[in-house]
Amino acid sequence: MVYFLYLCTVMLKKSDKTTKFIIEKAAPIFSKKGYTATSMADITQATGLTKGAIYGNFVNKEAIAIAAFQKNVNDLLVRITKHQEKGKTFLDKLYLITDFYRQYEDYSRSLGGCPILNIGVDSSHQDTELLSQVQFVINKTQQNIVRLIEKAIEDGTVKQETDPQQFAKMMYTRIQGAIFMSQTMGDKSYLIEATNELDEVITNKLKN
Amino acid sequence: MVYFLYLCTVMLKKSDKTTKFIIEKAAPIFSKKGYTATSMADITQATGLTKGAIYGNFVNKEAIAIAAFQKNVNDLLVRITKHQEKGKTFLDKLYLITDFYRQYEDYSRSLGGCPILNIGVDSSHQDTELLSQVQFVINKTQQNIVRLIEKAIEDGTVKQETDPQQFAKMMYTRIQGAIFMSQTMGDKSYLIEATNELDEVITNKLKN
DNA sequence: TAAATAAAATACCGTTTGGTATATTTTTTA
DNA sequence: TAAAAAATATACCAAACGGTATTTTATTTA
Repeated sequence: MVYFLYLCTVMLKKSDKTTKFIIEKAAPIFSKKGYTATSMADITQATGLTKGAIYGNFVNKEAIAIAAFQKNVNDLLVRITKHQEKGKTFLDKLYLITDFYRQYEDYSRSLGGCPILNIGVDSSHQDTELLSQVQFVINKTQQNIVRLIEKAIEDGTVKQETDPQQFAKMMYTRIQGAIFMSQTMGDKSYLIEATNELDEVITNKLKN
Repeated sequence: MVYFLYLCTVMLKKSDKTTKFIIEKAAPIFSKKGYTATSMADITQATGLTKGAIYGNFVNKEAIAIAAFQKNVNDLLVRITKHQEKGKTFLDKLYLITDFYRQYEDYSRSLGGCPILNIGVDSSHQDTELLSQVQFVINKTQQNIVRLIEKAIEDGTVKQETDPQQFAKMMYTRIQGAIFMSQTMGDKSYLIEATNELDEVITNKLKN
């Protein structure tokens, strides 16, 4: 009975913990090296577990890669959402999105680089399950920006003639460009300058 | 003597032709799949040659990857340069850069995707020779934009208060972002809209 | 055309790959 | 605590990996 309660509060069976542990260790490796370049030996080494343990928790390598990507993306979305909660108005929340990416270089390092960028490029020529996952997340993130702008138009803080779809597309494209440049050049300034420029655009073009 | 002349005009020994042939066939594969995920079997299959022939022309796999990247990048730079030659003024040439990338999605497909983006992301966590090559090309391309703006300031077609370095950085970052989005989403509109927006920025913020 | 040379094909090397069947250990249930 | 069940470790598989030594085939020179 006590043990039952323990299970309930922690919400995890023993094997679920191992599964979670494997995902956490594998996620940055897949993100860094890409799917094919990541070997099962990389994962056994990183976890300290054997193949037996890993294949007892996942049917194959692809299943680990998908779970790892979803974990990375989920962490990312939770973090962006929480960061936005600091703002009161919809316009505040919009500024907080650019603010989140201002320090993204440091955060994404812990994920093994930006998962959207890395897995996106890695899978863009392979038509796997991973590619559709990346595309889904991109669309979702963009749509969040769209809704934010739409509501800011409604309450009058953003100009009515704004095209929310077009602006969101532009904003997300610029952010991903800066992420690529920062990561590849090893130079945070790309992200810092891009987010500063986006703030200016919001202030000068969007704001009422 | 006749044969000597033949060699002189074509400028290629027999083996050089094979080398070039291997590079041409291997380049899009490396760009698509990344370095590790590309196997020697992929290359023998694509060329119809055997390992013996390939290792007779290259010391190892990495040498092929580097040659392939340089070939892709060289083609790219030649093409951008030629496209710019259509313009008379420096400002014209600046517009022609964005114009080049307007149709870049179609062209880059023949390279196996954008080599800067693909090899950049693929090598950004590995510190190989390839990474420094990517960084060099990025810097060079950006510096070309800088020089163009500087000269346009000199002849009075661009505003004097412009920061050429900052503008070039912004321009290249936005273009690479659009390339990533177009490639990953399989949607040209990201590149088309981004280049249109950049043209507007040049016209409204840069132009005198 | 015969000998010399260069290029490409063949056959093989040890290692690593993703994955599995089985044995062993740990954990849970009764 | 003993039996049942679940989780992990071990040992192994065929296939694919990058790379090489050697043989065969083209090409060039004399």
